[in-house]
Amino acid sequence: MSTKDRRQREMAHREHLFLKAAREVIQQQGLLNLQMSKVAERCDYAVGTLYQHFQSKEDLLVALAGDEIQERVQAFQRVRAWKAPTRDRMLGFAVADMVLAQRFPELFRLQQFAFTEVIWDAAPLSRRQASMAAYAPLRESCEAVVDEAEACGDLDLRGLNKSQVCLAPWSLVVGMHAIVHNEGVADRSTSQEPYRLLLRHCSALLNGLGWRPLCDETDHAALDRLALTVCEEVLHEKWLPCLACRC
Amino acid sequence: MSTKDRRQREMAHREHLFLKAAREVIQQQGLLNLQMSKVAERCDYAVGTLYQHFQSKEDLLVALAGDEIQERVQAFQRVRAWKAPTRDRMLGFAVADMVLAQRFPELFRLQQFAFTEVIWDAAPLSRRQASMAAYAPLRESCEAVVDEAEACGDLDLRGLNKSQVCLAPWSLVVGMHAIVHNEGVADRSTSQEPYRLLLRHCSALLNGLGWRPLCDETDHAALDRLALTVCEEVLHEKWLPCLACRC
DNA sequence: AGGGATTTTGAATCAGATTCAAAATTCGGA
DNA sequence: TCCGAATTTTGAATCTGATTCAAAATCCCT
Repeated sequence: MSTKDRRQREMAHREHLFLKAAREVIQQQGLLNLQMSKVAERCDYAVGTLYQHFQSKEDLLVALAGDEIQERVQAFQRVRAWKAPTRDRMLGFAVADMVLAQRFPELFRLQQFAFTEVIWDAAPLSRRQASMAAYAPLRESCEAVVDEAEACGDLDLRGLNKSQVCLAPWSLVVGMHAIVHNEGVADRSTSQEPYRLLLRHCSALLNGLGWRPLCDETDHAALDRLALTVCEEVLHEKWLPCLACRC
Repeated sequence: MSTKDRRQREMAHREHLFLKAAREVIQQQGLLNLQMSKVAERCDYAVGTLYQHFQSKEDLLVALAGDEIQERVQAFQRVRAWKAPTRDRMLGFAVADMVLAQRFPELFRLQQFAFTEVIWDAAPLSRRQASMAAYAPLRESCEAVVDEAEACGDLDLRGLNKSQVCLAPWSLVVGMHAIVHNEGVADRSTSQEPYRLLLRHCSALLNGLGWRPLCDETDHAALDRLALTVCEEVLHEKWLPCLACRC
């Protein structure tokens, strides 16, 4: 039945509209000022229609977090497919993450918020599952590189599974984001260049995990070169000089 | 003027009352159901009185996060003063963190929430500063151990300052919390024992940072022994068998 | 074109945070 | 001890913004 199909398509299209509008409101006015009525109005729909798509504000937030992931998924897939040593690619994930965090800081904070118990638990199960599913490819990309690394002898898993290995750099990245975004926890004077530092620590961690070739993580120049390469050649993003600092 | 003093004291006392009540509401009914009126009622005060202490709900939340830190500060100070190699103490911080996270999971989530842009930015500056200040001793404890490690030759800073070094394990811990608390990001089957894994990764990270004596991070028995020791002898906490799993 | 089904609308409702004028209490002095 | 000014407490009223739902509009099929 083609009528139904069209409806379906229109529905999907409008859902996109709403998500885009919500994103815009957040970017322009901050997460703090996101209101359901603003989102609806911006699309020239009534609030009620918005509620046809999202059961609640929390639902919308979680949907947004899941949707926003897609860009990251693509970036991660590029890194995964990059012709480079497994170790560089693993670091590349961190670079990708930080580049995107830099480009869409508001949306990055949104994520932090959406994963908060208060929001997450208030969203309907189906939505949570959908958002979780949207995350899966990220993990897959990471795990694929771990697999390769093991296969080509760059890495011994030493009793862990690939997923557990991934958790290490992943935690480091997530933690660093959380800390940096709350400017102050690590005081400003302390780490002027948190992301450069993150890369260095990641490198140290990979050394600790025995990921060959072991590198000198104090070689800033090499890390900067890697970041630049990933950014421009793999992600095709403009290099943000800011990446090195916190401006 | 002693009248004023008394007032001051009463004020402080009541602030504690309110904070305690808020904590209880959160533990019993979840962060989701925290309402200003409930907190006031539980203390037999009118809402207006509560608002004499906290400008807004966000203010209360941030205050709570700052207050809740104290327990952690004490734990960290114990670990810092523990007679053990610097490396063990650094891992000890992670153990302390996870023990407390296990004991007060609700309050741990509160923290995550309070540091969210939406909440944090809505709290008055003075409160944010106070909460930040409450965190400072945590950092100091960590940094003190780094200092000692450097002094006794366990660690070369290799161009970093102590604060930057601390950021590495700290990020790992924060990130792991964030991931584990959102059960699902790392799928359940993947890491049955996230905290044991965390400790192993921390150990690997310290190896990567060149923190002597370098250890075999795959030696589970040793890590478990360390965790148990920190828990019982340093923190005087009962050992929670659950710590090793995710029940 | 007609009329039942579906969708959209937005004013009304509801929840809960926040305010503030009135009531209560405290305080210092007579 | 009593009085009136100053301070504090109170909680009903207000306000904000999410959510609902009955009516209006639109769609779809015959």
